[in-house]
Amino acid sequence: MNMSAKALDTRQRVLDVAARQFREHGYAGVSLRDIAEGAGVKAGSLYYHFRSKDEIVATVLDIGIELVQGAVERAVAGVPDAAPARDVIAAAIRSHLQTFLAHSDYTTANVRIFGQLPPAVRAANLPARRRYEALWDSIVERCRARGGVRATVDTATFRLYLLGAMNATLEWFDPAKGDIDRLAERYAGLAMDGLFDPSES
Amino acid sequence: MNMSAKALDTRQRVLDVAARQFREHGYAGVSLRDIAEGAGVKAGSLYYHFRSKDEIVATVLDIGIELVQGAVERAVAGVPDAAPARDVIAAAIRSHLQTFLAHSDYTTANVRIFGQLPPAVRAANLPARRRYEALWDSIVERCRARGGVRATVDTATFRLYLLGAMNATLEWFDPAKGDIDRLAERYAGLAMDGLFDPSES
DNA sequence: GTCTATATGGGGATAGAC
DNA sequence: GTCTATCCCCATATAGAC
Repeated sequence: MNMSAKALDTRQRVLDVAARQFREHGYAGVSLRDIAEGAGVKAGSLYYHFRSKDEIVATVLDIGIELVQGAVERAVAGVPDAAPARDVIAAAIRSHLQTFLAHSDYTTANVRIFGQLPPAVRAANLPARRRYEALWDSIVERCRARGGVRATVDTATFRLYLLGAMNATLEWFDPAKGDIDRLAERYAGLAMDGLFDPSES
Repeated sequence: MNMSAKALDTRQRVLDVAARQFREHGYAGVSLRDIAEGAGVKAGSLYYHFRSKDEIVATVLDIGIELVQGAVERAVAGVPDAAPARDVIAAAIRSHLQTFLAHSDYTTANVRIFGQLPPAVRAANLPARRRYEALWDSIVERCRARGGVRATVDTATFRLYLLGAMNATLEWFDPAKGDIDRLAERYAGLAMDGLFDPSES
């Protein structure tokens, strides 16, 4: 990889601008001319760094999912083996929300525009999605092994339910105004214990 | 309203096709020529029924949210006053999921593409969104008044959490393959009681 | 109500200079 | 590495015939 610092800088700027614009206007709503202008280059120059518009969005998708995957993996690995199951799920939720919202331009691509992309782009990113789903399934199963998980809860259903709730935060939560740790605490409480107090209802 | 049956038929076909295509390709990814072809007319003819592409997508947004609003309102109104709070929230969840997934082309516009639309279109649909949020807040408060809701649960946070989880089902749930009542039962269980068994952890 | 024809502007991608 | 220039195609919207 003999890329110069200049090329890396431009490439990163292009990706940052593309991620933000895809989030705001959708994939088809952003032109390569728009991205180039935001990155301070001309449209033709993009083809030195990427082969096509599809390759740009595919890279954005990959970055978003890999950032969150790595953070959540490290977070759950850091929970002591002797800790209760509640600590595992709480750490995973906090880590997902923190990383997901810290890089929301990139992660939004996975949530909001994935379903609108050309089939070839979606197919290229499926393995990364499957890995992240498998990570969450392993987290839930780890909790189940430690005891306390309700027997009627299906692992895949819970994973889809919780990730749906967490990923929707990008539509309304503003990290500049709200406290992510407080958000994570509340979401963990709802995920683990639900709306009702078991002793009263 | 002296619209002929012919005009109404075409208008409805245009909206159905537009909703489906917006879902699949995003707002900017669908041309009026695409919509016209799907509806069996020529592009110029769309302007007899709608003033612009923006007016088409605004109509799709409104239809989606009004369908769900009406269904959930009727569902919670049908729960007896003497019934426990659990029955209220379960009825609301079942009704939201049933209607939301039954008209998923229309409701997807509200979830997936709202954030990518021109500001004027978003602004026009904000009142309907606020009404639906208020409906859910009133449902949660109604449960709280009947007792059993955990004191630490914030109404707006729970509403955002639950609607996020439910609305994400359109990304994976296929009504042709899955049982919506079973899905609603599982989601209601997770929303009301969470992942853990309170007696064991 | 729907058509054809057209005005006007923007799209992804490529070639080759520097 | 980045530029300019360009190929070829498609976009929304309008005007006026039928």
